[in-house]
Order: sequence, then structure tokens, then C-alpha cells
Amino acid sequence: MTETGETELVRRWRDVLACYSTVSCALDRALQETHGIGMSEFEVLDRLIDASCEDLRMHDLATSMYLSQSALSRTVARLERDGLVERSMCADDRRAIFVKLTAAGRERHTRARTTQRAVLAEHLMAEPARA
Amino acid sequence: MTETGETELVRRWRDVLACYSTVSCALDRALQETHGIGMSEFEVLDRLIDASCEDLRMHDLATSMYLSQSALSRTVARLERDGLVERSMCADDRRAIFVKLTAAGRERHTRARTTQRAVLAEHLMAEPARA
DNA sequence: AAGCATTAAATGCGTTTGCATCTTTGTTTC
DNA sequence: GAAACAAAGATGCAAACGCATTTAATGCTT
Repeated sequence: MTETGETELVRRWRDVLACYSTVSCALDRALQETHGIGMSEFEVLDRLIDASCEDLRMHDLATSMYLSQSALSRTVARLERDGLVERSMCADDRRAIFVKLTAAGRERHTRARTTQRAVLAEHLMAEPARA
Repeated sequence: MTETGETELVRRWRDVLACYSTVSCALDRALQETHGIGMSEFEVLDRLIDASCEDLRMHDLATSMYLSQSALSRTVARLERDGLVERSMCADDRRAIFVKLTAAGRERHTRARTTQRAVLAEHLMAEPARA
């Protein structure tokens, strides 16, 4: 039916699955042990760093994250509990919540990123180029 | 330090993450709605089909699955509850448990595989070839 | 301006997961 | 052969997730 055969698709999917499982497991473990945060927490910090505008609305965060809205809400709650981000009201739209990095959050991200890079270098490097 | 730059690694990781999230979400939903099984359950059925030897030991299943031992144990328990596999003792090693497809399990897999192929074709096809 | 649909975020709830532990069986060592 | 050790699988437990619902604010239509 299509150019790419079915078995070829399945092979590709297995590759993705293998890659994701290996790396996410190693990454989550490394981040947790070394910095006390999980992958989702790191992703949020990372998004906040990328968006140089300092504070993002929850909804904007949500769209760029592969996480349900409720999961994101709780992830940010954990980050706030740990003092890594602050939530604040938005004057323009009082439904929205601004999320902003704290100094501690920024510092944690910097150190965690080193760990991330190391794990990726170790586990993502050997991946086949994949025809 | 290495050939592949750090940002290149991060880019690749984001690609994997995006691909995995999209496909696994769509796949899990489709399998659940159409056949009442999740991705993990399908994976187990798939392994049992692949291993033509009819019955596999839990431990052999575990090594080829990206799932913890406990999660696999529970996944197989669910499959047994739904009548898709049977667990039986192994005479040679009485610690081991054999897992075997039932007729219903075989049939379920056949139908679920169609769904899987369709989802992969729809969501994995458009993926960039990735330089 | 009043009423209704829509949107942002939070929360209750059930499911799945991994870790640690337990039980049972097999293996090795003395 | 008994004691220590290892291995297979099950289970208690807590964490994180998604779905559905709730609460609150906004926008839209008449």
C-alpha cells in the first residue's frame, strides 16, 4: 500500500521504543539520584530556560511538553514545593498562572543539564544512524 | 569532546521524545479503545507470537521487554485474567512459570496487530528521515 | 447586561509503574 | 548434607500519569 513496508515500520517503532526506554530510564535515574528531580521536572526547567522571557503561562508550557495538562500542573506543583519555580497570578488574564524560575531553579537546571548531556552522550551516541 | 556536538545530541533526544510520545499515546489509546488492551499487553502477546515455541518463561519475556520484572508480572496477570494467556508450572525448574497464548489471545493479537500497523503507518510515517 | 459556551488551571480517582522485599526453589561451598 | 548464596516470580507500597470533573475567569451572542 505504501512505500515503507509494514515490517519496516514495525522495525522502526521497535528502534524508537528501545532507544526511548534505555535513555529515559538512565536519564530519570541519573537526574533523580544526583539532583533530586525527575525527567518531567527537568523538562519544565529546560523550557523555562529556553523561553528567555522569564515567565511562561502554564498553558504555553503545556503545549510544548509531552505531558497531560493535569500532569504538568502537578509537576509544577512539585517544582514549587522544592523552591525551584514560583507561580504567580497574571494580571491580564486572571485564569492564567505565570511560572517563573527561581535562582535555585536556575542553578539546579545548570547542574542537571551537565548530567543530562553526559547521559545522552553515553546512551544516545551508540544508536544506529537508521537508514 | 566527541564528533557529535552536544546540541546535536539534545536535538536527537528531543526527536526521539517527540516520536515516542506521539506514537505511544496514539497506539495505547487505539489498542485500548478497540481491543481493550494496553501497549504493554500487546507487546507481551507480540513476543509470544514471535517466539514460535509456544510457551516462554517469565524471565525470558522479561529480558526482551522494556518493563521491570514486577510490571511484567502484573501485565501477565492481567492478560491471564482476561483469558488471553495461561500460566503453568515448569517441571524442570519449579521457580519458573511458563506463559502460553490461548486461542483467544492469539486471535486478539491478530486483530490488534492490524490496529498497531495502522497507527504506525499514520503516525510514524511522517517522521523526518533525520540527517 | 444576562446567559451560555469556552478556556486556564486544579483536583479526585483509578491505573500502571518501579523499587524493595518476600517466598520458594535451585546451586554452590564447606 | 547443611548452610549460605543466587535466581524466579509475586506483592506491598508510594510516585506519577491520564481522564473526567470542578472552579473560576473570559468572551461572545442576543
